[in-house]
Amino acid sequence: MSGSQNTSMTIGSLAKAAEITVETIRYYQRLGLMTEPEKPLGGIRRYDDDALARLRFIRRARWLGFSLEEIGELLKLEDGTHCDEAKALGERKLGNVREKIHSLQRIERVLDQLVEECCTQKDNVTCPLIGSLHEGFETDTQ
Amino acid sequence: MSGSQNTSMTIGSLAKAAEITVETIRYYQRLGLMTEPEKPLGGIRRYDDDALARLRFIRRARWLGFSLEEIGELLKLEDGTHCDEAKALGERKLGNVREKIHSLQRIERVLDQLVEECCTQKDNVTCPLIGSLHEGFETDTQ
DNA sequence: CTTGACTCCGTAGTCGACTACGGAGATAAG
DNA sequence: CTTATCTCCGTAGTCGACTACGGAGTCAAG
Repeated sequence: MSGSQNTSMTIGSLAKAAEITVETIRYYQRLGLMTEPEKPLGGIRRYDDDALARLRFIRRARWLGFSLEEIGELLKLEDGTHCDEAKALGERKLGNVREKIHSLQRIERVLDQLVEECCTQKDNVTCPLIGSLHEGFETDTQ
Repeated sequence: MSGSQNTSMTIGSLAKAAEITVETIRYYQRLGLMTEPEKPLGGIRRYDDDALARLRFIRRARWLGFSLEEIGELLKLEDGTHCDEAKALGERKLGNVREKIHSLQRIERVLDQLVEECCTQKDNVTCPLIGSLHEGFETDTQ
């Protein structure tokens, strides 16, 4: 058992910790990305660090351009459902992630070069930024 | 001179080439991400390969989680406006891009490991996917 | 035991990024 | 010359992801 049910929080402090709003958490719950913990009979729900970690993951993944639906798939992986299915999904996502990394690395190289050469411009009028991304890319819509 | 004004296209074929719709191109034009070429007096506008490259760049950057506004900034860089200002912007964006790369690499490592170990699970119930992204991240809202 | 801050829950509104629609003009094929 | 297929341009609608609101219940401090 490696669970961490410590530091019980209300939804308000959870939101503060994750730097999002209460409403957003509820929204994720409605979508099934977060589970609502049991309510102690006419009381107030309590959240643990796992919930916080999950929220942070969601935010970061969103920032990286994953949709909530895709994030749901990633999280399903985490939650260890059916194994072979998870594995296939994981492989697809992995390809997806690697593609993103490569694209970003291409942008990085060019951006770096651009900053480097910036005021040293000789006569190359067109910067290579756009040119850096000519390959087609995955869609992974599902 | 390194311009490439070849293969003149209508907006329709441009859209097809970029695998988006005509409406989307017009939308980008409205936002100033693409310039509308001159209309030859009651005629039809024509687009070149640069426009296509620009569109592909926009799509890929969107896929990587950049907003259209951010992409506009990236493109301003490309278009070589005021140099020192562009340099500062470039540096900010570069930091941004590197952050994304690192986040993705963390996801990559964990996803890879996950796929690897998948059906070989011993007793580690919680996968490390979420745990892999505990650091805070940049917002770069501007 | 009151008061103020918070939770709960449902519904409605906003914002960014498209996507659809429609009527008038252009152009290309037959 | 007709007809089908665009283009042009403006306005309106949709969708994903939040964000706001409001009234009733809960809890903790004083």
